[in-house]
Amino acid sequence: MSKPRRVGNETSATRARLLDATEQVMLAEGYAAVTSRRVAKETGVTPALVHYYFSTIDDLFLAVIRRRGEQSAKRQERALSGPQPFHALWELSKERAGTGLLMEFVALANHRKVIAAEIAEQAADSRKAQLDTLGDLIERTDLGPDDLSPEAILVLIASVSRTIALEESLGMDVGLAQTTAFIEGLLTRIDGTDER
Amino acid sequence: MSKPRRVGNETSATRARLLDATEQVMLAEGYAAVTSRRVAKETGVTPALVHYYFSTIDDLFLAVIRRRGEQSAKRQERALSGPQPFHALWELSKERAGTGLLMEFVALANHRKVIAAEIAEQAADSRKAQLDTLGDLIERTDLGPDDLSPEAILVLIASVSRTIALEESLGMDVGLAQTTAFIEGLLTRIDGTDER
DNA sequence: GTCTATAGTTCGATAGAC
DNA sequence: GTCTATCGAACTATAGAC
Repeated sequence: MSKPRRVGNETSATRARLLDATEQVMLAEGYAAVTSRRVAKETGVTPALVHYYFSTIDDLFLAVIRRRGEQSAKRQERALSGPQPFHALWELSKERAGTGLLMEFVALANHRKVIAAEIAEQAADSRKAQLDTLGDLIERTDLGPDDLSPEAILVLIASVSRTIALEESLGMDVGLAQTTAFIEGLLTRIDGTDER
Repeated sequence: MSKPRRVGNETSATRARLLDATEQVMLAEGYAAVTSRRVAKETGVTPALVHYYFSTIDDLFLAVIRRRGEQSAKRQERALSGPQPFHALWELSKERAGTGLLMEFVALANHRKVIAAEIAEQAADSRKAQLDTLGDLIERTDLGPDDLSPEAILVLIASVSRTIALEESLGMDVGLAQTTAFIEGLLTRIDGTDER
């Protein structure tokens, strides 16, 4: 309704460098360290240029989230279409959680509604895609006496991958190897050891 | 080595009110909103008084974490000594994760070493206590064909409780009920339905 | 597309009065 | 124990020159 006049092009190389710098600062020092001055300094430009591409800091965060979401969706699509989709999803989930960016965005989402909405939409879309592609595969597998629905397995993969990333980053290790073994056992029962 | 002269007493009622206000602000607007001015305003005192009790903002955060850690340890001890320790631990874990404070501290820990150290120590102590009290109980239960060690079960409880809290706060719901059913099925096989 | 300059805020932390 | 007053620094966002 009242966005100022000029806004930088979406395909600009400088814009991409600003997003890179934002991710880097967020990883190293947390979202609170992301300021127009700081991002400008990392990129080698002036603060005013940051505001030229992103009117507000929230716009900058949203752009980072959207870019990563697109990349992540493509990678997941590739993972799910391979010969061992569950193992691939597990590796991808651990990697996604491992960067630490996810936790920063979650914390950000706690008090910025636009960001919470964007993250929730991405996460829901991602799980929907997993379910569409993998749901049948799970139902065809005998998982023993457990109440393990396809949905539950996907939630377990997401949960445990995040916990492992978190606890490892804190230097904890009690139970992580055993939990990994349990999850990978499940995955192998569904994917098979080396089918296809 | 160079901390200024005067520091407020640990038993002060005002000090406790400052900690309360800090938690409240952190929950409502995130850790970045915690400033000496803001906490002072919520408490009805001046910013200088905040610095009288806590020389730096990090000291303030640490005090909040320590206070909650002590409360949490006591509650866990009580939960683990009851008739259905696993169900009690599960409920406690969901509640701990549900407040959102945990995620704020985790994000804070990403770039403040003293805070990361405090959180890691608390989490490790907590899991150690769980393992000491509950380890034997799990080993005496037949959990079927799964590679479910005592450690893994505790990690699953921690993981899933956090995920449920997170995803519910984002408005997601795919798979949460099914995953809860799976976890509670495990707990019941260990605790029994209504023993003792 | 990128810059200089700047107005208007807000913050951490301290000194010192009461 | 609590306050007033303050220094120095950092931040967002905009206007406007180049």
